[in-house]
Amino acid sequence: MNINEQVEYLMQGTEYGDETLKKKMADELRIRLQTCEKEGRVLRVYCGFDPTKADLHLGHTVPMRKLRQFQELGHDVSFVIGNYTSLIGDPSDKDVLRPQLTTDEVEANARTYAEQAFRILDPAKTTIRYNAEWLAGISFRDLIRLASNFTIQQFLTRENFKLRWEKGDPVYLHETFYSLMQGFDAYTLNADVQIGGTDQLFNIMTASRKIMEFMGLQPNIAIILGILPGTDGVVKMSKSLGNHVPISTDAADMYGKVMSIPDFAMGVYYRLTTRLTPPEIAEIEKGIKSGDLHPRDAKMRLAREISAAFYGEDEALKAEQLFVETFQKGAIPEDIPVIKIEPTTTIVDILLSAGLAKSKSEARRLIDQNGVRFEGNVVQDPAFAFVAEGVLQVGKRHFLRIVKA
RNA sequence: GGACGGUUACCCAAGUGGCCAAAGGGGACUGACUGUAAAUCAGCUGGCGACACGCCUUCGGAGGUUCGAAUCCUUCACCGUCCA
Repeated sequence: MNINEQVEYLMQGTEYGDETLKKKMADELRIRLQTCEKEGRVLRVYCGFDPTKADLHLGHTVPMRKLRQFQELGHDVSFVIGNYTSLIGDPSDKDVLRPQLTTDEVEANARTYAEQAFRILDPAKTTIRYNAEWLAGISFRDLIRLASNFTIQQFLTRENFKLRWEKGDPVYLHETFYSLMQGFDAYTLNADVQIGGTDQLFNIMTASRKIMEFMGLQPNIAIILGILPGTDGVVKMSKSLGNHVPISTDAADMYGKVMSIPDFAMGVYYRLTTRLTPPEIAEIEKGIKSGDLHPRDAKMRLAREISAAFYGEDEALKAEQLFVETFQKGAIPEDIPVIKIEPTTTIVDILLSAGLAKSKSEARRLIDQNGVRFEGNVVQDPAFAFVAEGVLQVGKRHFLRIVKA
């Protein structure tokens, strides 16, 4: 790729909420790439991750994907684990205070984080850093110096603080330190580029750039990525909203979850979670628009791309076959759990012991709602006992093979 | 330190002595429709049961008043706002 193509590729999926700013960053990036080329060095790129939770979803991997793109173009990538910053909890993405974590929690989460990140990043080309390394030793005097670059007003005009301020909710003093610490990260790493989500705009654009300049460095370029919506296609992906695609699952589940996103969300997903380049994505979008490409096929490609990134080509293809068989053809998948039961066991007990229902009441409810099928026929009697072996289906997606004990 | 407000089911939130297993919304789940969806419509969402109106557990914790408490009182815990 030439430099202009690189800029286009690297800026893909970014969201600055302001076209002028986006253009400014793209220009800076172009210039920095040119400078580096002249100097015969590569860009120093980093993204910080706060190990506040252990199980990641697709949304968390968006900045990792971007790091990967930089890696592919030969740049130097640092994966910074915010084991020190997460002791504070970044207030950026919330309108409420984040819980502070203990060192043990952070450490445990950090381990899983790195593990999951290496499904996307090339371990050989990634430097892992922990920001406690340089933040733990910072003195009060340093902190005052850093803090003197900011005004209370700057923080108060930030959307998330502003909202809380207006609602009369507390805004803690220590929450403002977060931005300073992040700026110090960027300074320590002497970063050319820093990646983050839209919630990081202030931390990267204002705090980090200010601090770097103050400390006599060239400010880093901000790559601000858009928010990945959840499987509903609208609201930010989050586990607590139940619209997430977990990373630690299996290819079939991931494939199925991606297929469940609404059509209109495909574009964002392609841009934020796949390795496809801008021209390739444009091609797909053109195809859908003109009717040459069925939206379903475009989504299947998306689901394949994503599950392959985490589980490999083979698993992704298997997941696709399974999906076609089960949902498009309505067949029973081959690889389904088997349960051995006594012939007199009732259906309610089976659902319960197989974990397909959390309680007997729930099992009965499923039966009431015609959600349970045995050998293709809807089961209506909750007292139905099995005299024959066969396949039990619950809802659309859960299957169980029943075998006599 | 003082004044006031809060703590309800997965989440938000109504309920201020019986008709409360607890309104409403969101989410999850099931059914119809479909391209697998989304949107839409319908159902459903504490547990148990001899399963249409029965029993048990739940409204921050513990005690109490009452025939009867999510609702009143005492106390403890936590959270918040304001004044100092």
